Amino acid sequence: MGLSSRSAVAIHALTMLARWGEKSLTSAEIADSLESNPVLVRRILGSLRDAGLVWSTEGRNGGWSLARAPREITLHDAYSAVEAGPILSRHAHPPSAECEVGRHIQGLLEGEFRDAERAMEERLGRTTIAHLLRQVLERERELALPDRPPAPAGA
Amino acid sequence: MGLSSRSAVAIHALTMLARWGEKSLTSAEIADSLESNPVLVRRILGSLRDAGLVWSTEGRNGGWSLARAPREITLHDAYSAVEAGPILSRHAHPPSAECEVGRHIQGLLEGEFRDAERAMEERLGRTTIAHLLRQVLERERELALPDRPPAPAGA
DNA sequence: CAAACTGTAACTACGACGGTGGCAGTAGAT
DNA sequence: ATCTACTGCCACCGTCGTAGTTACAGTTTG
Repeated sequence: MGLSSRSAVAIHALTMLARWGEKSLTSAEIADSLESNPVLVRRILGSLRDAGLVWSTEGRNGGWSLARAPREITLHDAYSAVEAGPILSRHAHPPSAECEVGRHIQGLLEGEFRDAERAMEERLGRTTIAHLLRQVLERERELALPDRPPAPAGA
Repeated sequence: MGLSSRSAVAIHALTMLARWGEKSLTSAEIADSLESNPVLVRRILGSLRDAGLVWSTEGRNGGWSLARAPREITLHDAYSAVEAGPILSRHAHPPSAECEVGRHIQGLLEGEFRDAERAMEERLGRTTIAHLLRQVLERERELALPDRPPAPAGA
C-alpha cells in the first residue's frame, strides 16, 4: 500500500519555510500551496515541531518558521518526524514454532528488512532542504528565460 | 502505515519451498506454518508464479515448487512480485502551480523518493533465499546442541 | 473587544488489508 | 466412473489508517 503522503507534505512545507525564511508562514498559506487544508498542515507541522525542525507562534500574526538552517535539515529528518513504524511489514501473526522454517524466519527477516529500510533512510539523509530549495530556484530561473529552454534536444 | 505483509509471507513460503525442495508443498502446509489461510497463501504464491519464481500443479498431489535455484531468487524478486506501487507516497493532490515551490516540488520529490526506494530495493536484492535457508538450518543445528549454547556471554 | 492565528478533538468517506466461505476445474487414487 | 485432494478464483466481511472537514477552545496582536 505504501506510506502516507505526510513526508511529501512535510518536505513541501519545509521547502516553503526555507524559501520565505524571513517571515513566518501560516498554515493557511502552506495549505494553499498544497491545495489542501490548514488543519492537515498544522497536524504535520506539529510533528515537525516535536522533532525540533520548526517552531510556531500562536495568536495574531502567528505562524511557522524553521528551527534550523535549511542545510541542516535532511529529507530523512522530515520523514522520520512524521512517519512512524517500519516500512516493510513483518508477519501479521508469529509463524508456527512447529515448523523448522517458521521458528527462525521471523528473526532473520527482521534483520534483512531493517537493513533495507536503513538503506532507504540513509539515502534520504543525503538530501537537504537547502539542496531542494536550490533546485526549485534554479528551475524557476529557467522558467523566466522562455527564449532559452533548458537542455534542448539538439543542443 | 507501511506496506502489506505480503513480502514476509512470500519470503517465508519461498524459504519453505527451498527447504523441502524435493517435494512440492501444498498451500495448506504453508498456511499451517504461517498460522494463516490457504487462500491467502495461494493468492501470494499466484503472484510469485506470475513472476516466474514458482510453479504449481493442480489436482490431487498437486502443490508448489520453486522455478529457480534458491540462490537465484533474491528478496527483491519476492518483494517486487507481490508489492505494487511506490513506498514513499507522493502528494495526494498536485500542488498549486501558483506557488513558486508548488510548481517544482513534485518533480524534485519524485527523483529523491525514487532514489531512496531504489536504495532499499538494491539492498533487498543482495540477499537470496539460499542465504536465508542456510541461516535457518544453522540456527536449527544450534537448537540441537543444548549443551553448547550459541555464543555464550563468557566464551 | 475584535481579528487572526495555533491547537486539538470529533467526525466522515474511502481504500487497502487480512481473513473466510463457496465453488468450479483438474488430476491422481481406487 | 467416482472419490479425493488439490489449485484458481470470486465475493464478501471487519478492521484500520488516511485525507479531509467542521467545530471550538486558547493565545496574541491591533
